Amino acid sequence: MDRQSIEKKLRDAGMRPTRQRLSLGELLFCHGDRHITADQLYVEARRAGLAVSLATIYNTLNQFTEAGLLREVAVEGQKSYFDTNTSNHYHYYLQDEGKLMDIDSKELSVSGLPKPPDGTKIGRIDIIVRLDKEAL
Amino acid sequence: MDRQSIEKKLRDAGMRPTRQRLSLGELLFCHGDRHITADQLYVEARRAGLAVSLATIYNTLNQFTEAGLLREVAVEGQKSYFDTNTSNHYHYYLQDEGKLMDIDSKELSVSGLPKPPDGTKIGRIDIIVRLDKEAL
DNA sequence: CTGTGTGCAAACTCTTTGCATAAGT
DNA sequence: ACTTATGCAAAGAGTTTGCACACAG
Repeated sequence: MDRQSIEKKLRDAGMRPTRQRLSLGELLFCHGDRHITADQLYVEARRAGLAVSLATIYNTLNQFTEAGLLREVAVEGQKSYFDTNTSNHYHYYLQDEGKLMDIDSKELSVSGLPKPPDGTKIGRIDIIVRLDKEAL
Repeated sequence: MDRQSIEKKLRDAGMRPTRQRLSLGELLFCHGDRHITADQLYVEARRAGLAVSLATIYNTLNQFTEAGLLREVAVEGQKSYFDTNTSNHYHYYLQDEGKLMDIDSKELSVSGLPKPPDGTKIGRIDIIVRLDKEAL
């Protein structure tokens, strides 16, 4: 994914391709699937020489999420992770390191799900497999 | 579950059965399975005439969770839910109302889960089925 | 030019902590 | 008495918002 495609991505989503959005998009979408917090992205952006404020990081991540370019994953209390893989998939969460990873399996499925209550429909199913360090 | 059993529950967990812990325990454990935030419990406690501070609510919920009397569920960004049902089960989350519910099904299961990465073992599997209001 | 986006700081929400007082054993 | 809990207020993390300035179309 190059800068061109990102510009198109943004336009398609109705966002103006500003300097910051292009650069953040590049960091997010040009390095495979990523799971990142606002804070991590902020550090990474500054390190890459991009003059961007934390507020803009948040605004941008939220806009990307609304536009369906990102998916937000809640793992615990405070911080949110943003996942660049928006397709249907599930996660491992390494509790000791606070690291989120995709579960690499197409076979994983849920069975026996009852019909949702009246007047509601299933929006999304989130699965988080919490991993602990194994005692050796 | 009566006040007696709660006192025992607390002692067994190595906690002194103080006024606040007993009363909060009563609110939590004497009304079936509950999914409640610290804030909600605070309001409920004050309404019930219990003089308790929000800090104590948090301390108590965290202690109960550590002792295995409660289970913490992360659904989105900021607030944490505490679930009085500590057995293995999954949740519906009504996004519009911010309401968490147990999924009433023993048949629900996950299949095709790959072996976790080396050096780790599965601690817990959280499943949240997010429900939207159905368009009629 | 016109309107949207950005930076900064301040506000806000949820949660934790420090310290003096109160309560449990 | 001795020790642990509690209340309060203040601090802390993560996130959002308001407003003036800057940039894209």
